[in-house]
Amino acid sequence: MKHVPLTEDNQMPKAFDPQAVEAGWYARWESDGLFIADANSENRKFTICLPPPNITGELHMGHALNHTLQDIVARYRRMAGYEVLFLPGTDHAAIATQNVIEKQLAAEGMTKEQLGREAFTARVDEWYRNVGDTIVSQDRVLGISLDWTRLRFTMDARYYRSVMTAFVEFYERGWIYRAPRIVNWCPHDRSAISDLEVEWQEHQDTLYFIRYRIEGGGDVTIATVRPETMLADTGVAVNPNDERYRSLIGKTAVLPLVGRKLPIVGDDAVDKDFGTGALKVTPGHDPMDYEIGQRHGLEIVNGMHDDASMNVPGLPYDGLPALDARRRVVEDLKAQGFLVKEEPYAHEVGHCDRCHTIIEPLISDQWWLRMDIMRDKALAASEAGKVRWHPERYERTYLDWLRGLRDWNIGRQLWLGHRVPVYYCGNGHKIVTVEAPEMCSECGSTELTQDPDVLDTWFSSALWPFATLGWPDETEDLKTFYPNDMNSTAREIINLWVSRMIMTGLEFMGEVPFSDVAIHCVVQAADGRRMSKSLGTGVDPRDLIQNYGTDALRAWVASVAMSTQDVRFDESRIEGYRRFCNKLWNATRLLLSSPGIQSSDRPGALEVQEHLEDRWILSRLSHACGVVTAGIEAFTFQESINAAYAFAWNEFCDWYLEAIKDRLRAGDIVAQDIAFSCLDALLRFLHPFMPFVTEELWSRLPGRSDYVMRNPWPQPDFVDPRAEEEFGQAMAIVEEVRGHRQAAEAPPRGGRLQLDGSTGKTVASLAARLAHVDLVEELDRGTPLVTAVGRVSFPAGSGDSRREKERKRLEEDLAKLEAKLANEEFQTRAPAGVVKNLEERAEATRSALARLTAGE
RNA sequence: GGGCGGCUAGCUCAGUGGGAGAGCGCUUGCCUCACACGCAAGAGGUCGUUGGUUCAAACCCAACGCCGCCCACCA
Repeated sequence: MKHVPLTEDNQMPKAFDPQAVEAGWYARWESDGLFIADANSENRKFTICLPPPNITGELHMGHALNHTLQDIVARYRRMAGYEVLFLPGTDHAAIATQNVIEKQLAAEGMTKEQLGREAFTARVDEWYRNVGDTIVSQDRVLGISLDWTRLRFTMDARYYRSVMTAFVEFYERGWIYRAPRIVNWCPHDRSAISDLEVEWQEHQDTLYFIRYRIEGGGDVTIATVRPETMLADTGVAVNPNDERYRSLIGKTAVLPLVGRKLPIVGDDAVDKDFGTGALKVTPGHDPMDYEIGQRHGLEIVNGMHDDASMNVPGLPYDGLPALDARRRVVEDLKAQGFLVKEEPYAHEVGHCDRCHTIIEPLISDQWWLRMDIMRDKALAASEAGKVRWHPERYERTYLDWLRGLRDWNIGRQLWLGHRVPVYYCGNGHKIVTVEAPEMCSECGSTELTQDPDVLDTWFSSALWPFATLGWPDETEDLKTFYPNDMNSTAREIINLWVSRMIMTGLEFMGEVPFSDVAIHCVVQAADGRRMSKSLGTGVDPRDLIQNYGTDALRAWVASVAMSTQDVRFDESRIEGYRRFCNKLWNATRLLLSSPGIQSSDRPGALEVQEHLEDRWILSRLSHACGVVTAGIEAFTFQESINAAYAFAWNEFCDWYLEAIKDRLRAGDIVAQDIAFSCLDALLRFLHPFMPFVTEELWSRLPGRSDYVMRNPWPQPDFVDPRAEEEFGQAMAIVEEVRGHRQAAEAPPRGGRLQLDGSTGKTVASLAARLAHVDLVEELDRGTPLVTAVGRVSFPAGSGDSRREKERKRLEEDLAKLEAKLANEEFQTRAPAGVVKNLEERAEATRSALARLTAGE
């Protein structure tokens, strides 16, 4: 395939323009099928299933970060010879989407109840079609190399069937059951939500102390922040070890305002030191009370409707919203002399993480999934080292949660989501099947109604690593690409999502769904606040791409994503990476402008390494490439991008290209080829981080066809410690001469440098050339050097203001070194290598000082 | 209440036992035929506090102080 750079002429513009460079590449990669995975490939496989964003969402910084990380790994693996499947998809986001549709309906003066469930579902489907893949399409702008032929949606027919299958399989194992329990009830969504979907916020409330009379004389005072729930009290509990109350156990209290008789029970769960030490027991509205009630056989009263209004027929509070009822109850208690006192009280109150409504714990019949067996398998898998976490410490977060895991409330009382596949016939039979049944399997009745509940969104997400590949069918994809290799997420969904994928993967596929989990950091606003749309603190990645280019954004992401702490957004660092793109652009431009370059890429030229700088840069290239590779493999992307940046800018551009400029102009084939070889490798190992600019520049190199992303990962292995040592000497001398030149206010070029035999001829002449001075045999007057034995002088300029300062620095260094060397314990206990190193440094400092002084 | 992470240059962050680093910002000099989105030379830090371990601590340990996150059925 003949490859043509995007801009046809080879006259490269002087400055890098991200918009122009990024414009066409993605479409070409995609249309040439570069991201399509071949299940029949002979290569080793590498799979990532992109965490599905909510279909209603907009691309934000978190996506940019997470998707970029995965793309870095995917592109790297492709170049390293793997058959990579990087699968995209979206999540139906039940509660979020339902809220959106309900708002639309409200704007039209309608409710979903008026519309009816079927019409509502149709409306949702239409919405999904309209929103379609806009969210994931934005990944194209980010350059994410996803296999779009395998795009999945959690509400697709195929995926739906996977979810139903999972439910039925769990059901048939006897792990799914229906039972009344206290659940987190969202009165706005009128649905239960799981513990993990509850958001806790501190509230300043009031703690009310209320006196309950005891039959046969006396009374007991309890404390509560939710006095309205007392209307559903069915008992009073005290700690059996509490001297104050022990004698009350077995007696009966009388509920104020209601008159209900409340057995007084003893239970260890009661904290003697909280409030009064006596607890009102409301099994219908508090998880702990529910358990106490179960232990003592207390009655359960449900005192609330599903919209959080009171359900207390016959009482004046019936139908009131909870907070209104609270006020009335408190007033009445006060009026009747039952309210002992009120205290300000700060505590955590649960809110729905989707709509932020205050959660009401209440008793409800729900679908539950038994977790103990899956939990134990997951724990065993971790013990066997099947899943590696990056950074490692998150494994503990996960394991701690897992160990305390309880059954999962998988039912939701929404209209949107995967419908529970349970059908009831008119004769009281229950049918649980993947496909909707025609008739009752037991009595043949065709009057069937489906259970109204839908499943928790995370139930379907839990199946992502294999349901996307076709499970339960044994598809080619499933056989080839399961297990996945990597999962990358923010830490906030480790328990919601990652843990559940691991459990279902082990259960249904018999293997953990991925071997590595990368947990990336969170980008905060520049002032340290959370980035959020509602706070107005969000930064739109698309604006950054507009201003600095995708490559700059991605390089920055790589430099911060795996940071141990959350990072504050810092635009100047992104700008820095745009300048880096520009640097690469211009380095390429320099090489392409050297004479005779179009016939370059002659095999063999690389074998000639007579020049010190050539050997040096090739050695440094091998080093840099090794660091970049190791960084990606270890999920420490910052090490990769830092090494690539430093090599490209500080070594290749600042030193090597400067050193070979004359040779380039003279058409030196060796210099050209070594420079091209370095640039070629550099563009390749930068490609996963900065795909657009590297593809563009690489396409302009002579003799390069096809795409850089389809070329092999570079593995240079030229290591030459002696060249690195010698070139290092030259660098030190050049920097010192430049320093003297500036201090002497001498012109930028000219002057004479004399070096004695201790500096090799190659090093001496290279240093002189780069420092723009003439190398001479003899030099009587001039500034003595510190980095080598020799002197430098300049044609014009005033004295040497640096000397005193330099002397002071050297003297201080020497004093420190000598003090340490004089320490006997150091001499005897420190490793020999450390002592030797210090001795050498001391000697070098002494001779530098001597040279400085001798010159006076 | 339990756990985790952070505190390093003016700002944002790397570094994790033996010579304090980067980007941006700042100072000075340069439009040197790749790049002023640049080149060169600099200034700037008792590495949160206090103890301990060690010949040696930014780095290991302990306590404390702030900042942030996760988990938790004390009304």
